Amino acid sequence: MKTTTTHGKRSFGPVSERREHLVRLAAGLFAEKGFQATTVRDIAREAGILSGSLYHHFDSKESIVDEILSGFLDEVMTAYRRVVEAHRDPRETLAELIRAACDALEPHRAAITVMQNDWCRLQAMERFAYLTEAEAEAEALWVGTIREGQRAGLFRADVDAGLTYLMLRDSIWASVRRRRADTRGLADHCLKVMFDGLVVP
Amino acid sequence: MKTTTTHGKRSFGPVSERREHLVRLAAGLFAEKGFQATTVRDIAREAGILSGSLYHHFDSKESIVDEILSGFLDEVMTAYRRVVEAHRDPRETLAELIRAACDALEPHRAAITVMQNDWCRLQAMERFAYLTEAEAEAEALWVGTIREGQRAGLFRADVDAGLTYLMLRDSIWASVRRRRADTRGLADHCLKVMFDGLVVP
Amino acid sequence: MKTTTTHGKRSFGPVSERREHLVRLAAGLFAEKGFQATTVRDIAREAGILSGSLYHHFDSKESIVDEILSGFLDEVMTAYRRVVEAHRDPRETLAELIRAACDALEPHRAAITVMQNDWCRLQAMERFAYLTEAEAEAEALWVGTIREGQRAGLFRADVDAGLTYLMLRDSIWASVRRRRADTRGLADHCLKVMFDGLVVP
Amino acid sequence: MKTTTTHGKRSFGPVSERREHLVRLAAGLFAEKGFQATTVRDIAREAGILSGSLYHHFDSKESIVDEILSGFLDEVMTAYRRVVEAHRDPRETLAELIRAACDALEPHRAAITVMQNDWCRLQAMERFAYLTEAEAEAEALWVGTIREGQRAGLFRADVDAGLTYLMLRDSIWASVRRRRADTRGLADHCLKVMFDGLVVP
DNA sequence: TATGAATGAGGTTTCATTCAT
DNA sequence: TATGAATGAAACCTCATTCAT
Repeated sequence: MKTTTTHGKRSFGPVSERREHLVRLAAGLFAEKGFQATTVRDIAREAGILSGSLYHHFDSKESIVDEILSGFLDEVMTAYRRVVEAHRDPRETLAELIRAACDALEPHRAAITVMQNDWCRLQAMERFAYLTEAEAEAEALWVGTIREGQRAGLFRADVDAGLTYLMLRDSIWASVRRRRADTRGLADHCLKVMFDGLVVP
Repeated sequence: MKTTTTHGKRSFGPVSERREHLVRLAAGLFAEKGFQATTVRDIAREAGILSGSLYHHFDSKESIVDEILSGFLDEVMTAYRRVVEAHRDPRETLAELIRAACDALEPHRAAITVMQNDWCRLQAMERFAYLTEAEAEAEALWVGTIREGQRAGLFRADVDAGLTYLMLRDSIWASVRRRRADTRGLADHCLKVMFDGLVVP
Repeated sequence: MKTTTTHGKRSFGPVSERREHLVRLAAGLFAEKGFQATTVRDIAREAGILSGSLYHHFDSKESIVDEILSGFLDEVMTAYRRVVEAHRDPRETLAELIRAACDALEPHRAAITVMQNDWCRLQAMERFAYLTEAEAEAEALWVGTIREGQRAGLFRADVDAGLTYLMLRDSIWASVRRRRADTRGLADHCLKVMFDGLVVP
Repeated sequence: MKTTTTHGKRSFGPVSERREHLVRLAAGLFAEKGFQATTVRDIAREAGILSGSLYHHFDSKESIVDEILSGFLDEVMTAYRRVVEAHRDPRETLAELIRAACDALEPHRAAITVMQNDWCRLQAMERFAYLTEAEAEAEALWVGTIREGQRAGLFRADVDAGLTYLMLRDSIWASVRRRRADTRGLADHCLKVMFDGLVVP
């Protein structure tokens, strides 16, 4: 996942506008109904063409979702890396990671939906090996930040860094299923509760 | 959700042991691969019979998942109600709610998986109206508890009770996708972080 | 190809009568129009069912042709082996090989048609590796017999044994495309011409 | 088949070099994979253009194969006629026919492949009526030669002339499927075996 | 000439379900 | 209860062909 910038553009040559438009339409449907429940015909109908015509642009339904997923991972991983490489204090870094995750929510509803619903199936496919790689790197970045904060005496040492990462990621990502998406409010809420706790000291 | 005890058992009269065994097999597959990705043939094969034979026990694939979902909701809602009705102090009540949610994780992986993946589709079906009802009641119980704690000055007043409920529920439920299921550890972790925060005071 | 007896029966358990009937219907169509030009719908229509229903018996169109091909090869290779193992004089052995090939013509029109038309494609598929194996063994048996005859001074030493095998096999197999199939007459003709030549001495 | 010279060139006016180049590319693919298995896209890709662009040169895939087939038949039938019209003794004439057939092998792999695989389908199409005509004339020329030889006492009278023609033609044509194409060696072999027999007198 | 987008018919396959035995 | 055969709708995909640019 060093240079993921080209993921998903493998299948066909240059990225045409038409193609990107179709990907966006498909993403809308995937976000709404899920990957499996969205048929190729659904996508085509949304675009006002016939299902067979989609295959002028993509070689399979999979390659559409591939494009969506890799686009998401490219973006979010780049954001994570940039945050961590800024070398601020761990508190601020974790806060920025949370904000980056929340910022990715709206533009990448489809990708996040698919990753939650179809993780098992995708993970088993060679084509989507990059999902596992990206997940590993993301975990490393988040957990690394948390551990650093613990070593610096900023974060409590008696909490499991891995579980904390999962808790944060899951509660952020799960919100993709909800319509009312005040992502900034979500980030603030996460920070408030996770950092200082619910209980009045 | 007063009398959900009979949900999903409508289809056929007496609850045979064979039937329950089949439901458990189906649940295993749903938990592993999801509802849509599990075919009726998969379930039958797991039971060592042919797919047609399943229809002596259930009138549809839906009625199997209905049984699984209603079983889960009966149990978890009963637990929630019992916790709240005990009228302890809100801190302890919320802690018990979290523990109840975590305790439901292992025995109801299938139901929770399905509720996360297929919520939209199910919600739109009259047959599964009870899902929405249960969800509303659950939210009421959790949010009520949190608000009570805020009024009592135990919980910080500047956090959104609804978001907090979702954050807790989602991070607990999302863990159903993971194999390593130390549910007790998960509950403890939630409590530690959510109550007292990650940051060293 | 030692124990090819079970080729093609892999896909589904016991060989049902219905299944064999369907294979025979498919074989008729393959012999008439070729494998590619015969659609699954064609086969189903011939059987008076719908195309999807075929998949109760076979897991793919390929597995039907697999059954046809392996049935043919099992039979013809067994025949070839038996002929060679009888250790008669090479003249008589070669004559019997020719007769065995001609005898296989009528009952295995489909298999021979497919092997001629689709050899390249099939050969490239792992599943049909046994085709190449069988062909190699067949060649070994025929060429071995011819060479033995040459060493014994019965056959002219100045003819290429490999080419002779191919010439015989091809002219016999090609006749599968013709309707008027006097296979015994064909065998006799081959023997007459190939053994003693066309020219009056 | 008097004036087959213009077959297949009907569709578009002047025979451009580009067009002939495309036919040759298509022929290469047909020879390799067969007519049906070669898609219009395959041909276009080989030519470095898009499939739609092919239709500026040909009005259909059929018209490409038409051109290939008629080119082959024009050439081979002309050769056969010339050989027969030379009025040499039947032995020499038959030998020359065999040589002519073998000489056509390499330059016309595609046509011969198609004629073997798709004979039935093509024969049923009005457009390809000339195939049947050519075949009838070819048979007449070969069988006539053989019969003349029999009447002259040069060829054995007890062999079926028709079957002999088919045997020769099939064993020659079938070799088109093989890569190692020593066509001169093939002709010599045919002559040696067919004329004088395999058996040492 | 060539492109790029689309068509439309038809291909193989999947799958929940039905039903006579 | 279970089987085995079938249904029928719908899934993904292919491909020769058309046509405006």
